[in-house]
Parts: sequence; structure tokens; C-alpha cells
Amino acid sequence: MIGDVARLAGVSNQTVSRVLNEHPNVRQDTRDRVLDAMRRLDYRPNLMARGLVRQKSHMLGVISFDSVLFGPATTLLGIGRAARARGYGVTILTPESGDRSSIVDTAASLASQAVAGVVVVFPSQAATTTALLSLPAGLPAVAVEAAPDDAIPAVRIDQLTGARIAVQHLLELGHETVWHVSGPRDRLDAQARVDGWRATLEEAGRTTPPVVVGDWSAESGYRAGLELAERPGITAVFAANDHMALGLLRAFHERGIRVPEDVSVVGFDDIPEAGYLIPPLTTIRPDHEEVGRLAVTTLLGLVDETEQDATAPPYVVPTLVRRRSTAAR
Amino acid sequence: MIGDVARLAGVSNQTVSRVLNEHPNVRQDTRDRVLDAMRRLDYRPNLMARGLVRQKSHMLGVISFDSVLFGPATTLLGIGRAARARGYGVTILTPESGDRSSIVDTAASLASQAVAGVVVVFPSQAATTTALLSLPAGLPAVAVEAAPDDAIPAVRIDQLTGARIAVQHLLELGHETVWHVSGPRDRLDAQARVDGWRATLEEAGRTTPPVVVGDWSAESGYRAGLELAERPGITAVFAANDHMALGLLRAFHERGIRVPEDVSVVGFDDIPEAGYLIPPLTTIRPDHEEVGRLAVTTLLGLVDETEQDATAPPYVVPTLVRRRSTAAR
DNA sequence: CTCGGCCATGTTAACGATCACAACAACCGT
DNA sequence: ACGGTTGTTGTGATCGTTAACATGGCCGAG
Repeated sequence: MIGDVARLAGVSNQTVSRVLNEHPNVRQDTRDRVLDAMRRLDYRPNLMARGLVRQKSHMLGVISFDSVLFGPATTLLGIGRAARARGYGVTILTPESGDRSSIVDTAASLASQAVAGVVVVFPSQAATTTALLSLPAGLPAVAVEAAPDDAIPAVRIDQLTGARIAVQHLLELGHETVWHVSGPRDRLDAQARVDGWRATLEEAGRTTPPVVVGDWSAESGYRAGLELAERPGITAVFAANDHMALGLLRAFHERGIRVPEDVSVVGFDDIPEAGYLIPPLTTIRPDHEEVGRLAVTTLLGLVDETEQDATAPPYVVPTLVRRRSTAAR
Repeated sequence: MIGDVARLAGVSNQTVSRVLNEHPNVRQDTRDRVLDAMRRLDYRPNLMARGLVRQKSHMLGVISFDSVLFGPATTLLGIGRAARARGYGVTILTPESGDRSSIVDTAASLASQAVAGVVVVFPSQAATTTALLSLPAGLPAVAVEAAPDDAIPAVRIDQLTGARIAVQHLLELGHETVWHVSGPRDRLDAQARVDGWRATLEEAGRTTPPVVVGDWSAESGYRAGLELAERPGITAVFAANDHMALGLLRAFHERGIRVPEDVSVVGFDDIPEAGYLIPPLTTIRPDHEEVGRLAVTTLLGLVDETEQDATAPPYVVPTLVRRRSTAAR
């Protein structure tokens, strides 16, 4: 195929290859002739042939859980866009379930797909470790959120700061303390939010109520809300994500607890509909897409020596979005 | 690399290749020896080399809009899973915007990625056509939702039936007529829902109110709700998706209109949090993942002659989920 | 017992690109 | 005028795999 171009341009294959790879030592008029021939033939380099000889593919692999949820889905989008901008394609795999075997399967399937590097978007340390261990040794990898150790680079939302901002906001409104509905116990991002919440309360010298554990779903938020509704004296709740906050709002509504008059609620994620809940939800907005971008930058730093800014900042700091689910006490 | 296995097993490369490709004419003990050698060396076939000689990659391409939205994201998940089950990888591209040039770019970028076939998950006919035209001729393609013509196979949710079920449900509850908040005008799926809504009303001999046009977002649903709140006598609204229904609920709440006592609302999609809105949303549930699966089956029928059930049913019929946002009049 | 045909396996040439090296020209300074 | 650079182009080998064809052993039919 490259031969067709070469023949039409009246040069050798090698010269076409040089034009293709922007090698400097090609005379301008030769280059033009080649480019013209490529255009006329609608030539596209065969990436498999190129990958074969270069011993390196133009594909990045991603293993992701929960790829339908707003946060991960947005990160995936960021990964895809950033990769494309650097000339890489992305292939995304989602395990059927959280089982060990399912994760190993998925990683194996990725391993056989000739990828140049891997991004693991997994929420739990155990799962990430399993996935990474099942990958061929030596394949560059970056973790989003959960990294097994410092050996593999990680990019994450600054959950601690996010939680801190949320709690601080509530304390500043005059609430005595803040309850917390957390994500699953085995998720690092969930635990980091718990840590941030607890630390902020302790620093302010407030009592720390027990954590109510959820699983990110609206349903679990609803159940948590029913539970909290039973306890008197609660005035502020920080939910670890917006979907649980949504369930919380529903439960409080059902029990006749008014938000924000009786209880203030803060979420996390700023899902697109957060501003249209009843009432509009005050929440923490992390830039999930940026996380994806950083993951790609970091990964490509490992994959490709020529990449410059190999050391991207590993934390993305979220901001507070004030709406109407919080009020002064 | 295949050579290492061959050496260890004491056979030729070709025999290893035969084992790899499940060629029948290999003696059982030879096969065992080869398999054992592969296991010992942790051998993985180089897909680029294979693709090169077979003139065919193991990758499917997907171009998708709105890949963060629940519906498309779930379809993407279905595509990924189905593809993996058949030994294909999937690479997903999302254009930066809806601009023509952005779409052309994306398609071009896919074209250069050595994919065996393409699924176009685009909502508008124009965009789908643009994308398909920018793809190399002869590349098998399947459209989800919008197909430019019968030349390229399409897989879709049976929007018409979905809308019909929604409207029927409301009419059976005794509502005189049903208002409709639609998706964007240029989206075929949105228009199909409009058609189903209108047809059902007409068949029942009811008057057809003007369509209120939204853009899928909660915000547009909210605006639509404020608009509808001004008009007296409205008792039932069918929103073209759950996010707009959510905005609608908020607007009605703000205006003191009770759901379902004053107005009944039906959504479309059954997003996971639909059951936890205020009130829990009655909605239409389409199996988005199934759409993805069917798209892959259909595409592979085109790509790979040996695939059997090339003719998958092109429609996925949704069902009604009754919750508390609808009531008898 | 001999020949055609099947079975198991090996040998060689692709696939489409890049890389290392060779070749040749033009230009430089001495 | 000549050796040494520098710049431009071509040649042949190579990446890991599969396809096409070749080989040789064994079996059964004539």
C-alpha cells in the first residue's frame, strides 16, 4: 500500500515512510509530491504493520468499573479525548462483576489486545491490585483513585479537600456537627471522603457521629435517609455522592423533614441534574474529565520517553457549588 | 515469539499456529505439548502480526455522542460486553462537538485505527450520515437509532411503542389528553417518541396539544415545567426522558402543582434514581444494553461471514414501570 | 504390493510498514 | 583538485503471524 504511493510519487517506499513520520531530511518538492500522491490515493497507513515493526501499539487500554455512573463515565470521556489528541486510541473494558475471577479475566483480555499502556479506573484497592497483577509485567500502567502502592502512579480527585470543603461549609452555616452517608467501605475514594469529613470535624472540636454506609446508589441514600430521620437533632448531612443525596432528599421528604429548613444536605459530584432536585442540591464539584486527562498524560509519560511533562499533578481539587439544600442554622 | 513456543514444544511454527487457530489436523499429543509450552512461556499471540497477515483487525470502532448520558452509556456498555464475548475489542470515540467538522474529524480518526467495523451511536440523521460518509467505503457499519437509509442496518429502541405505552397508561387513568415534552428536534429518537405520542392520542380521538421542545437536560425539563405551569387544565405530561421529567417535577413543585394529585408525569429511560425522585417516577424502561448487544451481533454478521445469526431483530421493545408520579384523574 | 488419498507436519513467502545502512550528490575548506 | 561533511534517496532485512504449498508416512482398495 505504501508502495502504491511510492510508485505514484516516483520515489521509494522509504521516502514515503519518511514523509509519513516527518523525518526532516526530505526535499520539499519530494515531500509535496508524496503528500499529493497520498491524498490522491486516500492513503491511510496500516497501523498494524506499523505497530508490528515498532513493537508498540497506538492503543491504550482502560479497565473501569461503574462505567455508566456519572463520575467514571466522565473520566472515561476525558481519557478518550486526551488520548486521541496524542494520537492514541482507547479501548475500554468493564468486568462483568466485582469478582476476582471476573477482574482477572478482563485484565487478561486486555493483555491480549496489544495495548501500549493501561489505565485502571477502579475504586477499590483490592480490585486494582488484582487487575494490575493480572496484567503482563512491564506494561506501563496508571491507576485512577486507588493505587496498590507507590510503585504505580496514581491520579485522583482530592477527596480529602472536597470533603473538607463540604463540612466546612456546613459548620460555617452554624451547624453543630455533620452526619455522613458514605460510599462502600472497600472504595478508597469513599474512605478518603470519610477521612476528610472526620478530620474536619475533629479539628473543629465537634463530636463525630457514626458513619452511615451506603453504596453510591439513590436507593442506599434513601435507606440512609429513613434511618437518619429516626434520630432527633440531626441538622446537617454530607452525602458522599449526589445520587445518595437524592435518595436522602426523598426520604426526608417522605418523613416530613424539610430541607434545608430542618436539615441541610451537601452532595458530591455535581451531576447535571443536581440543580433541579427538590431542593436544588448544594454539592462538591470535582473535575472528573480532568482526572482522565491527567491519567493519560501520566501514562504516556511512562509509555513514550519523548513525552515531556511526565510528571502531572496527581490531584484534582474540587470546588463547592452552593445551591439551596443548605441553610444557616 | 511463536518460535519460542515451537522450539520448546519441539514442533514447527506452523503447528503452533494451527493449535492456536484450532485447526483440526493436529494430533492430540502434539496439541497438548504445544499448549503446555504456551502456558509455560505465558505466550500471547501478537494481534498486530495476526491482523496484518489476515488483513483484518480484532477491533470494532464506535462513534458516540452523549456518552455520559445514561442511555448511550449503557448501550456502550452492552457493545463492549458483546464484543468481548466474541473476541473483539472496542474503541470508542466521542466528537468534541456536534459540528460537522468535528464529526468528520472523529470519523477520520477512527478510519485510521484499523477497525473491522463501526457502530455509529448518533442521535441525529444528519450527524450519522456525515459520520458514515467520512468513513472509508466498504467498512461495515451499523447505526444505532438513526440510519440514513436502508443501505446500512440499524438497531433501535422501539420508541413508537414506548411512547404509546406511556400515553396509553395515562389515558387509561382517565386523563383527557396528554402533553409532551420532547427531546431535540433533530434527534430521530426524540421525534419517534413524538410520533408515538401523537398517534396514540389521535387514535383515541383526543386533541393533541402543542409539543414543548427540550434538549434532554433536567434544565430544559425545568423550563418546560414552568411553561406548562402557566397553562390551566393540564393533567398529564409525558416527558421524553427521565432527566427532563426530573426538571418538570421540580418546576411543578416550585409552582405548587402537586404530582400526581394535580398532574401525572411519565418519563422515559428508567434511570437508576427514577424510583427515588419526589415522587417516584413512573417511566418507560428500554433495554439500552440489549441495543448494544444487537448492534454488535448485526455488525459482526457483516464483518464475519462465519457469524451465524446475522439477522438480529432491529427493535428492542420497552416496558412500563409504574411508580407514584401517575394517578387516576 | 502398489497407488491414490488422507493425515500430520514442515517450508517458504507473504502482509505493510520501519530501521540500519549504503550510495550518491553537492558543497566546504585547504 | 581532493578528502570530509552534510543532505537526500534507495536497498535489504525485519517485526510475528498465517496461507499456500510441499513432504512423507500410513491405510485401504484394486
